[in-house]
Parts: sequence; structure tokens; C-alpha cells
Amino acid sequence: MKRTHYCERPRESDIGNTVTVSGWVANWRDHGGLVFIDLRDRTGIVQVVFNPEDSAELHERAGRLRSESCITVSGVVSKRPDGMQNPAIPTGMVEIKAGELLVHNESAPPPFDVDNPGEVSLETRLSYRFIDLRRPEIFRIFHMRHRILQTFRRFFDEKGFIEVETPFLTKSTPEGARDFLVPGRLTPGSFYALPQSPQLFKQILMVGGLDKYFQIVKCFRDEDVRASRQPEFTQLDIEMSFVDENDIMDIMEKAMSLVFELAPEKKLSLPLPRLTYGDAMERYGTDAPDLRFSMEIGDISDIAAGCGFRVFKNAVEGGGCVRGICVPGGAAMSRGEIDGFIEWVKQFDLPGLAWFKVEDDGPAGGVAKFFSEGEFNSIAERFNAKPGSLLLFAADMRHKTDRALAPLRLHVAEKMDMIPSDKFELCWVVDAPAFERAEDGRLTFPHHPFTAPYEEDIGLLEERPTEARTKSYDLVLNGVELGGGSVRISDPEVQMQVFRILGYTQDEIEDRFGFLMRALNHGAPPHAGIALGLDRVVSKLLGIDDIRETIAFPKTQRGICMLTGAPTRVEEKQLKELGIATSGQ
RNA sequence: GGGGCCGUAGCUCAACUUGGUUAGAGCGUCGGACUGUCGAUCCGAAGGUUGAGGGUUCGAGUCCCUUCGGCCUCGCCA
Repeated sequence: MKRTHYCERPRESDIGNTVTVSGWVANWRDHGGLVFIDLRDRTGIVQVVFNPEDSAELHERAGRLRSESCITVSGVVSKRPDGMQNPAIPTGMVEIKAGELLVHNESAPPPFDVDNPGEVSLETRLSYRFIDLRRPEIFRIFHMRHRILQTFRRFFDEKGFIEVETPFLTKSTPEGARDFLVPGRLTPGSFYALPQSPQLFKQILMVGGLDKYFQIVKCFRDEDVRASRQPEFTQLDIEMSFVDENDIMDIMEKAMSLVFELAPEKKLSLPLPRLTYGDAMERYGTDAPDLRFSMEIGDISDIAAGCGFRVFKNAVEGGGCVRGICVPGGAAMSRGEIDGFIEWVKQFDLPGLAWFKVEDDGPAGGVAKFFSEGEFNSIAERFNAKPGSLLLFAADMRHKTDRALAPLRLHVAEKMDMIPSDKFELCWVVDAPAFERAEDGRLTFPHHPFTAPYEEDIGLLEERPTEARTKSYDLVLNGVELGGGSVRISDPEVQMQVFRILGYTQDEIEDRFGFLMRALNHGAPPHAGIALGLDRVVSKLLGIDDIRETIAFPKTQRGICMLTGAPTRVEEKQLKELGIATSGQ
């Protein structure tokens, strides 16, 4: 008995035809006489009727069927009796009168109800992912993921890109995220690392003349798991030769607009807005701004410097700043709600917030009394604050004010219901600096050390490294970084200079990046590229917050696969072979 | 590494203010009835090391400590 139709297919036009359907028992209703089986496959549900008058033997076997058993049934598609139709399902006008039944595999009682899962914990669902995946809404996620991947593949193929696979067993790079290591059996004491991204390989492919490369590829980073982060995740990786930053942004925008057509309610307007990294940091306090609402961060350090409020004055005199947001309608908030915000920002290591309300006759409450009328007017003007607004200020070093204000802006907006949930604000954040000063004073990089600075900023690299801008671009959607890229350094002198500024010795450069330096000395073309976090693209397009929902077999917060239990201990023999000793535990 | 929430039947939850007899409910499961249901209905039953271990107490699901696991978050994520 071979399947002829998917469960959702039989309709009134099929009445009288014999069909064979396969699937899982979604529900069973035994009336003593009639037995009804709702049969489910990935397309939907169809009702099968077993009538003892047709076959007593078949009816008896059907009566023993239970949820989630896997069966194949054939029978005649029949019109349901009047009044017995079910308009809730597409096949609800018909039913299959069973003539033959094949039970492939009975199911033990499922740990949760597939069609009414309620609020089953992710833990349980992932342990029984094979049951969870039978749910129509879960199938829809993976079908969408498939379509997004196929859309990208088709698009880049049509544009002349070549998909090339790069190695998973590769070289550890101590900078960046922590590596997953794989011991090399033939080279005891040596380790491969799983790639954090195929970055250097794709650059080498450009030097090799591939010209246009793409890959949909797993990347691995051994950092703490979050709802938006998995230790292994999928990137859409792109690299092109003889192009500049605009070419990459242009082609990516076209690809994204195609993908967005898969969710027709989410329209994109092209070209996407671009804002500079400096602008984003100034106005939103983050390099991944959420543009669905305004409530931009304002800076009143100049006014605060001369005001009578010691906390503000001291902050500015100590090299810090005073920055804040203006909450329209926030003056209606109670003292308790405002105190709630003050408590909330403490998780970002900010001591608190200063605040006052703007009323018809001037400032009120909080720190209002410390400001002259002139100072108040300047502040109100800067924020364009209307009566009824609430002003919230953070006074501290710039990196600390912004670390708190950026999430506070989102937090308040959510509380005030200012975020239109159907809006999709995609933008580019460009021109990130080549270097950033870490809190311990060391130089790091916002992107990676292969990012090309603007020619006119190369002179700044040595003297004022944090002011040198790069030809970089991050793609940001509703406050989430979907991906980023840059024009790469193709001049070996510049690359060497960047490594030296980062403090690498000649030996270290040769040891870690010797192959790159050699490539850059053998006819490297100008090249640029980008990588997108596909799990995030998929979840955003589906309106899902947790990327685990879009990954077939994701890891838990401790990096454990609930299905297999990995990672697990291995046999002593295996370790010995690899020359590895574990330290106790 | 830090902070927080959670863990009770297969699943989702309850057991209160203040520790008190035999830890309950819905769904599911099992048995029975039923020829038009579709989250079927009705009758009945089984099902618990309250995540684990220790402590306080006459008495612990409840309080304390440790531990395991899940989730959120800061740090981390070139």
C-alpha cells in the first residue's frame, strides 16, 4: 500500500475516488460503533471512518489505534453527511471510508499532546523533538527556513556566485570568541579549532580568483548561550572581488528584499537607510539601533557642567557625561514606576537615574529644583520635550551611560507601548572605527582586524587608532544585528600595520596569519564581503524571539543537546589515543 | 565568573496568610458503555522518592544548606 495523497489533499472533487494516505494518528474517537481517526501528516489532517458494517475486522483493529501511531490507510473519499462537516479544516467536507489499514509503528503514549501542546517546556519538547516536529506550526518554521535558504541560494547562484565549502577542522585564533577544539590524533598535543567563521578562507578564495563566493555554513563559538545565540549557528557568507562597500550593500539589499517577499506583510523600502556607527552610538547608544520608534538619546553634558546638581557636575568634571531620554507622556508615571526604572538600570552597573517631569509651568519632581529656568529651557529644547514628558538621565562615563541607556530606551518603549510590532526597520550601520579602547585600556576591534580603513583615515591608525573609520557595514533589523561585513584589507603593509597596533610581534603574526600575509603578497584583489546570521533572519521573519525554535536540534543554555545528551564522557581508550588526560572530575 | 526565576503524576498547574492527618485538579493513560464524532461524551481505575542529598523540627512539598537540571540576565560573543 503506497501513499497516493497527502492528508490535506482529498476534497469534494475527489469524492468516489480511492486514496491512500499515510501519517500519524492525531486523534481518535471510538463510538463503540463508528471509529473516527484524524490522520495527520505535514500538510494537514483528514478524517478516516471505520464502520463495522463495512468490515468488522478493520473496525476492531482501528479501535485499538492510539495517538501518534504511524499508519497508512486506503479507502474511498466520501461526502460527509449533512451537518457533519467540519469547516475548521480544509478537508472538512469529506472523509475517507477505510477499506484497508496498515499499522507501521504503534506509539507509546506521547509525553505531550501534539495538537494541543499548551505551554510545554522547551526542555520536554527538545527531549522529544521527534514528536514536537510533527506539530504543524513547527513544520511551518522549518519549511520557511528552507524557503529562505533556497531563496538565498538561488539568488546568489543566479548572480554568478559559487558555493565553496571551507574546512571545519581548522586553525585556532586566540582573539575573538573562545574556540571549540578538536584534538589531532596524528599530531598528539595539537588541536584543530572549529571555525568561528570562514573569514580568512573566503579571503584566500578571492586571492585564488574565485571572484564571487557564497556559502551557507555552520560556525562555532564557545560562548554562553542566549535566546539569540547558539554555540553552533548558521551563516550566509558572501565575498566578492573588485567591488567596494556599496556593491556589497546593494546586492545584500536585493537578496534581503527577495527573502522578505516570503513574508508579504513585511515590506522593505529600498535603499535601506544608512547611519554611521558614530551617529548610532550618539543617538541610540548602541551599534544596533531599533528604529521602529524615536525617543533618541540626548546629551546635556554642556548644560550639566555648570548646573547646581553635584552628581551631574561631578560626572562631567570627571571626564564623563550626562545623557538621557525624554519619554513622551511619561509624566503620568507614578513615583513607583520611575523608581522601577532606576532599579532596572542597576543591572547595567549604573548607580541610578536622575529624572524630572515637564509640566505646563516648568520642571517638577526629582532633580527639578537644581536647574535654573534657562538651564531647564535648554534641556527641554534639546529633547524637544513637551509638557507631560518625563526626562530620565544617566550621569557617568560615556560607555556606562550608554550601556544602560540603550536597553533602557527599549525597556521604556515597551512599557509605554511605543513599538509597532508589525514594523520592520532594516538599516545599515556603517563606518565603525578600526579600534576600540577596552575597559582595561587595551585596543580591540569592533569587527575584525582584516577590516579596511578608509584611505584618508589610514594616517590616524598609529596616533589616534580609535578615530580611524573603516569601510564596514552592519545590517540591523529592529535593534538586532543580523550580520556585518566590510571591505577587507588587501594591502599587506596596512594589514601588517594593524597587527602591530594590536600588539602582535613579528613572530606572532607569522605564526597566526602567515598564510594570509603570503596571500596578500601574491596578487590579492580588492575584495569585500558580508556574513548574515541565518538563524536570526529566519526567526525575525517568522516573528519568533528564540532562535532555538528555528533550529532543528538546538542546545540548551549549558550547551547540552536534550535529544542525545551530548556532550558526554568518552572512553579512556579514546582519550589515550588522542594523548589527552582529563583533570579529575 | 556574578545576579535572578523555576523544578510537585506522562503534560500543564494547585496545595494559601503562618510547617500539621492519606499531596489535589484538568488533560493524557488503562478498563467499561455508546453508529456521526471532530479538544466526542458518560461511568470507573491506575498513576507521586514533591529533581537529588543533608539539616532544623514532635512533624517539611513548605524553612535552611549543598547539589543537579531548565530559563532569563550582566560579563562574554574578533
